[in-house]
Amino acid sequence: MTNRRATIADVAREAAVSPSTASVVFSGKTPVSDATRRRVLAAASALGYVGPDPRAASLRLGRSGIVGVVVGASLNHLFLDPVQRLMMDGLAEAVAPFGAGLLLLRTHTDVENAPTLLTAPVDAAVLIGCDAPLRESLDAARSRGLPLVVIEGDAGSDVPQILLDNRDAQRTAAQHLRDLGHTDVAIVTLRTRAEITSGWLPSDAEITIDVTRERLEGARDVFADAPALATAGSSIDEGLAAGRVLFADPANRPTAVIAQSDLLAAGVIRAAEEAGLTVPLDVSVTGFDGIPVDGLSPYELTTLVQPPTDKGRAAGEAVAAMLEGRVPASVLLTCAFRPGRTTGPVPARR
Amino acid sequence: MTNRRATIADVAREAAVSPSTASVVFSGKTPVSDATRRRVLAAASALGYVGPDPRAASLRLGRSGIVGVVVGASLNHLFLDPVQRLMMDGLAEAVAPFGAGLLLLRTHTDVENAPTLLTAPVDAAVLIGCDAPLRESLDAARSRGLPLVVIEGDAGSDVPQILLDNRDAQRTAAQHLRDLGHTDVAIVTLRTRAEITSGWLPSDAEITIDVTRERLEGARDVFADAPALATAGSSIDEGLAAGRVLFADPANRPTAVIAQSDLLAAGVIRAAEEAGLTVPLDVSVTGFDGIPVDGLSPYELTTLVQPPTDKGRAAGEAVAAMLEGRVPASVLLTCAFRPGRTTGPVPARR
DNA sequence: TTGTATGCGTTATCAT
DNA sequence: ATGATAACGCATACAA
Repeated sequence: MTNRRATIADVAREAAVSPSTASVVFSGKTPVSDATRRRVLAAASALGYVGPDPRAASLRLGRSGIVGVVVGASLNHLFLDPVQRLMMDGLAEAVAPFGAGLLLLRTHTDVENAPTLLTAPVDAAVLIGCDAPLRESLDAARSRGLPLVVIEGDAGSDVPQILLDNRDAQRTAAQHLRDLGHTDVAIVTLRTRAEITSGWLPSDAEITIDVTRERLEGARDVFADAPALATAGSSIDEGLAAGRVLFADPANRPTAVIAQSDLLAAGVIRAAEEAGLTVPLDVSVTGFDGIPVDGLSPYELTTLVQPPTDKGRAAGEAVAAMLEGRVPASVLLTCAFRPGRTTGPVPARR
Repeated sequence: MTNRRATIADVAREAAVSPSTASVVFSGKTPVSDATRRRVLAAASALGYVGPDPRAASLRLGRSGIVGVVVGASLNHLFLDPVQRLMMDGLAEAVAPFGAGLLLLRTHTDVENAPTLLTAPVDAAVLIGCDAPLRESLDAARSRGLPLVVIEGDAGSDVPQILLDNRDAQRTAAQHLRDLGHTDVAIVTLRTRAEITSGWLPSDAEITIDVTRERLEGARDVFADAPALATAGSSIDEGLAAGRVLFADPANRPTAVIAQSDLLAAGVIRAAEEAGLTVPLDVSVTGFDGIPVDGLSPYELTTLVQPPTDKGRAAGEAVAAMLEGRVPASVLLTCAFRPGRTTGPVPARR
């Protein structure tokens, strides 16, 4: 027994055909007579050859079938958010028909030798979000000339973007609250910058994370002076913590809360319950995302429904387009306002 | 302007050195004089060469730095579970020092042409769980001679396994309930088979998912006849649905519930609240996993704490060992019982 | 329909 | 410390 794996040359020899013929049997790019095909396949299975070596094929074809997805924080953190999970599903689905899969890469890791866009055999890169640490990956992709797509972040005009009408959508929700008579409104925001900094937001706070800034602008378009409380990210527990702050002083609490995500809204609602408040009788709460929140039932959140899977799919299609040499389109996806049962009229004066 | 990307040969020519010398400047495998190194680097930057082409390097080295992770269902579904998220983080962390990253692959997808273990340039494969659909990936990995690790599933004695003492741990929790005097106990299980089938479990039900079967055995070691209600998977909402069933009849409800995951337990607790029951006064609930459940506070779950990150890390180390030609170890990780505030003595007779 | 020849971009070996 | 050369395994252009 040899311990070297069989190559297509071995198969060809065994089948008494040329390497190119054997190759064609596997790739199907050229017609092959049935007889030879059978011979080649028989030889292959005799030698335990299961198909071309992907590594050699990638070099030859100039394509590895791998799309690098650069995520900022830990997977645990990223995938806590259902929006991201669905987005990744859409992305995977859209590149799969091209034989491509997703390689997870992290921007910042203290591990020596960790794989990056510079060292991994990727055909294209997808960046999620676009705060400072991602900048590095952006440069890497550019210097290697990799097709690049950015999701909810601005990387310059040459990179296709997959955007959401965050500001318009959030304004719609705010307007809904105003229509219900609310004037005393608080905003609970997503993370505002790469570093974790939660707490009351100064009115001139610099917000480097686009989605947070845009949604805040939408809310402020209607409630210009609404106080905003920043969280460390989209989770129920962060929303709970924020809600506790908002409802701490019974004499001085908002009648409505605009949360920048459904998870945050779920936490705010929980905090309201804790404080003995009924939603929406005592306080109205709006979310953002419109995804099913595990554990939120029986509430039906008033929220903005975004299409996370479509977002991923759009990114995937942009990648696919670039891989085929077509010109990818930037996409602006829109959110739909979905009234639920967590908003209502302003309660009678306390 | 040429539109072909520069290769290391171009760099070598520009720097007036041999290709091998230029290569060594980037790999650092052999000493190079400072002067030539500088010349090469200068030439590289002049030509916009940012390092060896990973595709060519993979062929030459026989290593792509990619570990295929085969997940069964959608990413959304998989990553709903915090245990899986943390596990993946551990896995990524453990292979990163070897320059390796994780490529997500799905077992069953109806997409034509989707990447698989047979077509993707992976150095090794990690299978998560091991029900029927994974079998296929297992064969693929075997036929390509890929190093293979299975997490919480049995793939035969030649494959290193990363296991948890599910049965022992669950027995400990059950014993805890028995010690508190409970005899009327119900079990809420994880998914029992690849297909989704929830509902009361016949006593002779065939359970193909190992973790579910093992935990059930542990519970049955103490409460041999406890009724078991199967769910479609680990989520708060599934637990909520199960809890509603359990607590539907006030005259005939269990005094304790053994949930096979913390998420399920969280849902059961929510159902108890809904039914007007107080935990642990009216009903005790145990979980399994010991991870922070977003949205469960302020409860402190009585649960079994498993080390999900270690589990991933162990898998990653086994992979790394195999890549280096060392003999990987199977690992049996143990869970620790952590009493919380969701279990208590049997309530006075109703 | 089949075969021949070549190159994809590297890196390891060996000699200098 | 540096250079010449071969090989990694495959897929294609082109000839037959």
